[in-house]
Amino acid sequence: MNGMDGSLTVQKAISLLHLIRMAKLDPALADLAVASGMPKTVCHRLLRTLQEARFIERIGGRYRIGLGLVEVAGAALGRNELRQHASRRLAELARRTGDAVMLFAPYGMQALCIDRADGDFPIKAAGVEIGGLLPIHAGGAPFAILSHLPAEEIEQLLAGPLAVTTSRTETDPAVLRARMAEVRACGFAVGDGDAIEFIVAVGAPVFGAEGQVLGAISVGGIEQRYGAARRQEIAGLVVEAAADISARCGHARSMTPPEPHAERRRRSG
Amino acid sequence: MNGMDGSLTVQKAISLLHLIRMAKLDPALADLAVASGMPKTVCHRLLRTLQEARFIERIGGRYRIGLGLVEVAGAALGRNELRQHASRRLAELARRTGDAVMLFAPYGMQALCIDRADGDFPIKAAGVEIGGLLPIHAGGAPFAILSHLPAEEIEQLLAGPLAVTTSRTETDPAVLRARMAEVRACGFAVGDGDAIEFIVAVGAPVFGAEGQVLGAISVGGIEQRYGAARRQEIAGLVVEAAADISARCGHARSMTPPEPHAERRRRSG
DNA sequence: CATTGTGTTCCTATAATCGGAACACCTTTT
DNA sequence: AAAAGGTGTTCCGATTATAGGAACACAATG
Repeated sequence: MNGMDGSLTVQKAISLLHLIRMAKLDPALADLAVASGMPKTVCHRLLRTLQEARFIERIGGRYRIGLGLVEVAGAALGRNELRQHASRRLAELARRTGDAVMLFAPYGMQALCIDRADGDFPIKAAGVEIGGLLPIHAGGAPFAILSHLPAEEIEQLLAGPLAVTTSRTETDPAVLRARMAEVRACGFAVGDGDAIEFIVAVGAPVFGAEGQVLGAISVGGIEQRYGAARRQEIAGLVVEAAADISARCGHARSMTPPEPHAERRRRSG
Repeated sequence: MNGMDGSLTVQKAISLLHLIRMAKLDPALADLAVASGMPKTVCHRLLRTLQEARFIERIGGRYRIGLGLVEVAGAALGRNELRQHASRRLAELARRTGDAVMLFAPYGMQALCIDRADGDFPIKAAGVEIGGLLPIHAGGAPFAILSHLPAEEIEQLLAGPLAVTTSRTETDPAVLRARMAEVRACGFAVGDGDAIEFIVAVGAPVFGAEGQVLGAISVGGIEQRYGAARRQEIAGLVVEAAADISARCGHARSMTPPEPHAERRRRSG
């Protein structure tokens, strides 16, 4: 009598992890029982198991995400090709621009931050760290990703309800489509306070061997620092760095002549 | 008839995650079934649930750790006080030294890397990234942590079997105790190829408000670059940065006069 | 010293899990 | 073209872990 497939118990445990992750204040057992709709005792058993695995920690009766998850998730980060190839360029961009440099991967209707490097400038966008999420239709890097997804996927995403995170978040599909065309034309996307309030970011896409978009990098900071001239300057740096990372990821740039053996271009079916 | 407490199903799911994490090559269903000792169908159901949550991904019939875990684990990283306060100093150290700077937290008989910043120098210690583990008795930062744990904990750790990761890993408790005394005296620890082959690292501990060790930072690179003079120079930088981070974490340094209201020093029981 | 908040244990009916067997699908080999 | 070996997947009755109310333990608080 288990309609869907999959382990219900594990699903419950995972939903607890997400509840803990999203809670603003570390929740207690009772909070989680209410939030999840499960009885206290069921929560308790699941939490204990998660705690034994260090996936959560208990501090003074409050639960929080534990380092055990960092240990496991590290494997996802460490083996991520995009992140490996981007690492050096991120640090370099941070040094040259002084601002926050981020690396995002597509993640459904959101973009997931998988790396970040900070420059010297003391005021930073807080909140979006490794593991942080932005709507895929807002912010420089996420929008750069969205703009280069397959047309079909784009339409699927635009069809769903679009999240709003600041007063400037655009959600009109028509406007977004027009902007995407611009982004594809010029090679970078500018997020102007539409993802994080008062933060401007310039993002550029990174492509893989098959020409698919693997993710995007962005450089961003407080809007006061991002006049037209600086946006242009930063865009140049970001686009160049992104192209370099793409190349390392196996992407044959448009300027590169196509391979002589056209037959070999197809990949394992 | 469930001897221990806790959810067995969730335990199984977690053990699968660890198996996937530790596998050198992305395993397939059959590999996991064998490795975990569970029947194929049970593995399959658990894996499917984990996949739905994006905790794992499937690429061509092989399983690997997925970005969903990064999303959740990000909460552990983002809210980690130590990491927040260290971030800036790590980048700065990387810039000044050119080498790899890491931040470790105590993690049982190991130390867990929770942040890393890379300098300019092109040759790096690979392998230890965010989420990476080193034995707590080897390597600059881990040993700095170990040296400042409560005496009782130290003895517990020394009693257990001590991992060996390179030809220079020291496992004699007596020798380790002597080295720890040195480390406590001089304020830093030098790991000389004892954690990662051919890599030297200088680590210094970070303390919290109650004087407990929260973790350690280290600067390290290939041994050719770490002659006596440079070790000394790096040690100075590392110790200073660690002290600064400690201060930000609420640690009252020994030179700081004790608070006038001695009664307030006790914390929530 | 009652009250309200934590987490924890106990216990049996219930419902999810287990897991062998059979199937579907794709390569590679014969 | 057929066989062999590799994936993952579905099916379904027996087994067994889970569910979850009630009661308890232990703080902190009023």
